[in-house]
Amino acid sequence: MPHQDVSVTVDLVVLTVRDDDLAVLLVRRGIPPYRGRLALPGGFVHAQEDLPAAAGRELEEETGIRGLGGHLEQLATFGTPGRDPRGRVVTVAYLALVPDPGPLVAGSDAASASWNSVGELETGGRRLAFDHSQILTAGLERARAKLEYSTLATSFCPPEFTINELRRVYEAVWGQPLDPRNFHRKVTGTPGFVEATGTTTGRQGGRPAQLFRPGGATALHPAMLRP
Amino acid sequence: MPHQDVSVTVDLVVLTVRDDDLAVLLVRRGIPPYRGRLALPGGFVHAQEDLPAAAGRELEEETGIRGLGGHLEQLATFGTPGRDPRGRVVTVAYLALVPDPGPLVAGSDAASASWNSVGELETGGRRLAFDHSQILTAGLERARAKLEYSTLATSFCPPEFTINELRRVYEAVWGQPLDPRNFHRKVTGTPGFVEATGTTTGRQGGRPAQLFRPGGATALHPAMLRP
DNA sequence: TCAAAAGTGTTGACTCTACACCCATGT
DNA sequence: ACATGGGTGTAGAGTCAACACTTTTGA
Repeated sequence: MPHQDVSVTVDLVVLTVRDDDLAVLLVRRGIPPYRGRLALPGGFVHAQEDLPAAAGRELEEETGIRGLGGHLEQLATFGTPGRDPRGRVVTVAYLALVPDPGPLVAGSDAASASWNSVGELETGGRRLAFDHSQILTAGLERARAKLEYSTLATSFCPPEFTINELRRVYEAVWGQPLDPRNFHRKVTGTPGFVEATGTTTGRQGGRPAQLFRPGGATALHPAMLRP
Repeated sequence: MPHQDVSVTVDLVVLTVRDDDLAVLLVRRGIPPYRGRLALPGGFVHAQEDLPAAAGRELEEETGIRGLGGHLEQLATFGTPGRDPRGRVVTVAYLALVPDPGPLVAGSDAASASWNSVGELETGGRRLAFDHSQILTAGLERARAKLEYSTLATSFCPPEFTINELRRVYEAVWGQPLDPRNFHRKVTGTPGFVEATGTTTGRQGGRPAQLFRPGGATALHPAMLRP
């Protein structure tokens, strides 16, 4: 047979919005190769484990969160020979969009995991370990595109949220301001995007905002247009 | 290490439009498992071979065509344990959109390759070998979605084509008729979608149509809307 | 002259943008 | 009262669907 066995890993692009800023979860490598460099979290797929299960397991190990309004989807597969100096390693990258989980659990693997501003990474031109910069770029592109034609932005929000919080998600991911008035009309006018809870939040010195849950719809027709 | 070595293959969803009908390239399996069943073409990734290179090689082996206006992109990766009864096999599926290449070369691997109407497969509920029905469904979804917001429909056409041929591509992929007048305006009015060659074709008993080449644009803004 | 296919004009419905404006609460 | 943020009304530009209409060829 003209082939050889290879190792298969999953790598995760975990995105969240913290303080109106898009952030990605990165780990600092403690062992060679690329020792001391930042990398995407990930690991080997177990013997009898499905790919989505492996991605979910890694996500839980790194962040402690488990499906609480978050979203996980396959991104792309990278297998260029030489991408890992230790041998032929094919990695299936997954994209996760999660609400801000607060302080990260100081678990075994997650000891070195931290949130990093995507804006700073992109302007600073910082190189990640392996081909992880390329994977991160693919994840950001996918996330930015999907907010246009899906309701996935709610995956970044806690179970209940205001329209303003949802708008700040869009602004953080796209790096562009949106008109609050038109955004409100677009979201509330799209059937199934969000669902009113009936309660309000009287936080700061302003009119209390209605609280919403994610609705049943997943696609957005017509799309939310980028400015 | 909590992992095992696995085999990696590429499988191809090769689509074309023949006689105003969307068709997919399938091979009839000559050996077990699934002997005699229809399957997607594909094969093992070679030792020092990149994934896109493996997909391109398989495409050439099966169809004889080589990048002549066609398009090849990664689709998704499937690795559920047990999807191949011979062992743990992870497959990276690729999607190819190609012009009708005429009769298939009677090459070694391609001896049993043939074009199959997608419409008949979908209505007939015919099951392919392995999880290839699922992969085919993913490829069709991707192709149908991409025609909306990209200029990829030209990948189905020969180097020079008329607006009518391009419209028939859309109609075959979507399975829906489109208004010829509005389609013409949309295509010729989008900068970079198509580029006039200056020549015309005087085939049948009608006014000769202008011939076009693909233009430089890849994205479509605003999108071509499905009826 | 007629059929067939290519291409243009026009109208009403819808959507988006931009911004003026009103509503509800804390201090 | 007034600042602060939540939410609604409205006019102009652009796009799309639908269809009447003109143009250019072969038989």
